[in-house]
Amino acid sequence: MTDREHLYLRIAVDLVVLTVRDGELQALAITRGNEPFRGRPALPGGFLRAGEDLLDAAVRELREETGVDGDRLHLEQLSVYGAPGRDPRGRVVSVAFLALVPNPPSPTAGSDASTASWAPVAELAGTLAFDHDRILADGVERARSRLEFTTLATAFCPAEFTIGDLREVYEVVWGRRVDQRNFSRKVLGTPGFVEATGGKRMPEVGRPAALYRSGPAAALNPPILRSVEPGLSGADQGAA
Amino acid sequence: MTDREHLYLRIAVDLVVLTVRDGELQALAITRGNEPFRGRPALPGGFLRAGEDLLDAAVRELREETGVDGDRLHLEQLSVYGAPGRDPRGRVVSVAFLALVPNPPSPTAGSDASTASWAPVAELAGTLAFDHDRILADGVERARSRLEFTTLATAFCPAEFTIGDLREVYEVVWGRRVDQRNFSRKVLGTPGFVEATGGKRMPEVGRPAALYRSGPAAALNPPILRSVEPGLSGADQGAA
DNA sequence: CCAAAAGTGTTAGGACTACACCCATGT
DNA sequence: ACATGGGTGTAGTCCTAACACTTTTGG
Repeated sequence: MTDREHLYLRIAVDLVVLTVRDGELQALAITRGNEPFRGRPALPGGFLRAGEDLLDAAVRELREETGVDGDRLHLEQLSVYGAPGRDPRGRVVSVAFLALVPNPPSPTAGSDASTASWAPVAELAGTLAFDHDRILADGVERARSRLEFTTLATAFCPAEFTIGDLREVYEVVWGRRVDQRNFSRKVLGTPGFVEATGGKRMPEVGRPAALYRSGPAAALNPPILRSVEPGLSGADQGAA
Repeated sequence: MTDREHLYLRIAVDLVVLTVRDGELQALAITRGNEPFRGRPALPGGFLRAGEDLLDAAVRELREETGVDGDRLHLEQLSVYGAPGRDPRGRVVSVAFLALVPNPPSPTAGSDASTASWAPVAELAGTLAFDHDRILADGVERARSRLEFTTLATAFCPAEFTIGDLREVYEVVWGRRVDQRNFSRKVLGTPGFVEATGGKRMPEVGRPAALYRSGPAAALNPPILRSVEPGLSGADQGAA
């Protein structure tokens, strides 16, 4: 308990930034320009600065390294990773954050020195530097769980979206088919999940879809459970 | 991004140690012997040491400061607290852990220099040093949530327990009445939640209760939801 | 009129709530 | 026998999965 036993170290803030693009769950990754793990993909992140709160550091890194910014963004603490050997440069404890952002937030826009780019989570898995594979997996699992119990799926959508857009988020994040008809009822029947804007979106062909914006409700009770694991049937042709 | 911007700081590990005693949810607290907050209650904890993993540090602190030890113990990471001004002595980032331990694990036994003692959560709330009120509240909420979705209620019980013991855990942690009859069915009908030991416990008067031990199942599907907020009715006299 | 996507109706089944009721044991 | 707590049966209700079907638009 004497002071010399105390360890001084650096805190890293690492980001799992998820979005739905091209029908896939994608994450932001940088390519490391320095050793260790030079040339390998890694999660965007950086070190905590003096006088800076953890969440502020996450917001700063998000803007600096990825150009993602603004209000339509969900950012939450994920977990802490502090195994002694996780960073070859020395003792670094990493606080991971999970960010959920709308579809085309800015593929790599904003910052120029940045090498951050979107890649499908399925491709990144197993390739990341440090213990970032584990962090990414934890972030994806957290996102999947959030969709069950909260209205956070709207964080993946732009300011105005259709029920179909929202359903696509569920299908992509969960990797499961979601019944369109039951989903409509569930979402529209949950007070405060979404609010109609009154507008409509005209598809190339087909009935126009009503537009909605995110509502004030945060928790989802009852939840939308993803229930059974595989579930890839979903064949159902309407008029016989 | 130059090295001098990097902040070196200390990591504290703080513990929310919960148990069910005397029909109340209680937590371990120490009385601070030094400034700041001298004489005030606080969560047990200490600083991370060189070469030590976060979980190992939590286990060590738990043993050193509280005498709690051994296998019948659940320990999980809770959250990180790193606001710049949270510790008057300087920048300290705290990683909080949640521990759930059986009823009389050792009120303050094991260590002698320790001042850790059990106190009802309701009494501690609002009195703790630093930002520990917040940490305690987060830990309690996590525990309540764990009881809904996992079999962790058994972590509050000794190696052998009755369904009634387990139900008491739910009632105390949630602060809600739980129907004894439906609870039995739910627990016994969930494969792997508990396993019968074959033994029985004889109460002073009344039918003996079968003894169980914790089973292999971890997740609870479907969950046991605490549903509505207040819910303090529960009047129900058996034979009319 | 046809294709395509949005949205509504309906039904069977699972799970929970709320209770009545039976069971096992010491006094 | 009786009090006391353990455990089972059962009906109503809510929610959901599954799927038929209607609506709304552009070609």
